[in-house]
Amino acid sequence: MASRSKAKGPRKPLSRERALAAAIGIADTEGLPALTMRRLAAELGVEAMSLYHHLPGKEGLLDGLVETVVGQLDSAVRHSGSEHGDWRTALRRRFLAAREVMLRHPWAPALLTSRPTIPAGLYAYYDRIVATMVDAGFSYRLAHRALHAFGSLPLGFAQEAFRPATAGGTLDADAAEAEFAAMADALPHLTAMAVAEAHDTDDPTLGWCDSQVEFEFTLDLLLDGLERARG
Amino acid sequence: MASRSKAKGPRKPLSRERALAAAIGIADTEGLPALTMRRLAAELGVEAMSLYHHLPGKEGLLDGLVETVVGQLDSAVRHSGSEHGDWRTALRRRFLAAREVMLRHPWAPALLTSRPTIPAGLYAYYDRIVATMVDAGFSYRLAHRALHAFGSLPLGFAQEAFRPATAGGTLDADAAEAEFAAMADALPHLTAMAVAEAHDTDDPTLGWCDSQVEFEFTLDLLLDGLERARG
DNA sequence: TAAGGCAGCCGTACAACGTAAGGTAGGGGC
DNA sequence: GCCCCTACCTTACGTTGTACGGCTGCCTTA
Repeated sequence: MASRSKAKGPRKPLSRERALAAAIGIADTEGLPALTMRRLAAELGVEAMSLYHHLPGKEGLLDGLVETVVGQLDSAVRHSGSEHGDWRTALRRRFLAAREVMLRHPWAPALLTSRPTIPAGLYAYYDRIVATMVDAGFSYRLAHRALHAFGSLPLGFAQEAFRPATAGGTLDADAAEAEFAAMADALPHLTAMAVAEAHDTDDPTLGWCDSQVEFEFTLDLLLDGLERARG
Repeated sequence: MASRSKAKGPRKPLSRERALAAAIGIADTEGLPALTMRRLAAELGVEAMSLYHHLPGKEGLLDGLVETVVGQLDSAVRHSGSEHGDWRTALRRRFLAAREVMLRHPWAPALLTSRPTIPAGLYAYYDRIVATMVDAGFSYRLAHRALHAFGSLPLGFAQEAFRPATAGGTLDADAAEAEFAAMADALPHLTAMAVAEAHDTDDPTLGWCDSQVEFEFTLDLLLDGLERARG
């Protein structure tokens, strides 16, 4: 089964980097819950306990994942040209670049928000955000509040309070219609909104309907408001 | 230990309600991770498997918790006078009322955001939010985007990307000062901001520094922006 | 070359978790 | 009387993270 577990060739030595790369692969393809120590070890053709020579345990593994995505976030931001232009376009580019990292790793938002401590690398990231605003004339107080107002936007995702409603899989047309009728009755405005909005089904999505346009709408709403507050 | 596990008096029968109440008690006092089936059973003077006659399993228990806080949220909102006034004050009262529920149950935000499906009771809640906006002249499109922009504010909490940095407990003054100096060096703007802001240590907090003033700042920023977008 | 040490990996085992399956006691209906 | 249903318990299984100890092969050093 494990393609190489008995091969005589010198097996590539395990390492923290190899372990983290494999872990990200598992999380990307099978989801975060599938990432167990045994599963990861199997992926590497190794026993679970061997991982502990390169990682300080499961928590340390998750810390490593966070560290990795923060690294990707940093490099994405660096290549986004967010040095040039006024503060609004700088932040906008930054956050949109971050978003692309999160689209690559759908598990990252949940992991980031559930971590008990702030990944060290993020301090520098936020420091540069504050720098951008202060250089543009923001007071520290306003910059602070802006950070709170942004929420998770600097990390490239908008919080989705909830996942889709779509009760399990293959829902035949009749049932769907009946369900919709019941919903229209009890929740007139939500159904009207759903009808009016009816997303294209295949826009790049990160969660329920956190599509690009909604992400940018929220972002611009906040940037506009802050611009006004700055004056 | 279990105060009443062998008492001869007729023990109060178990019930879903009693189980949920005890579960909330455990989560409030010991945190969500402490809420295990065995722990909950012990709290009720009962064996773990007995819970399964009243609850459909752990997931069902968590669903019950969510349902309960949504109920509290509904009643808090009902008593908030959010029927009167213009749409802004209506929504404002609503969200601030919701916030008080979340302050009572610090585990609720994390639980809500990690649930795989939308609690049924929330649909009605969001329907009324949309109704408030549509009645005030919002298009469904704008109302939809407003819902996204609000994020978790309707549920009474602002997303905190991360928990405090404060590395473990008793940090003596020298170490703190040294750490601060290093931080000031590497993160000039963040430290300047921290100095400028220096929260009162004991304002009612829900997370890192999601204090009342920041919650309301974000809320008003969004409401102002939407007011402008509505025109 | 021989001795020693050590890094890397494995096997076993344990505690805690959720929960399936089956057992038991007591009370209400026929 | 019998029956059976409800509430509760006992036991046990599979999965998780991980502590502990043993094996093995390379590296250093004499």
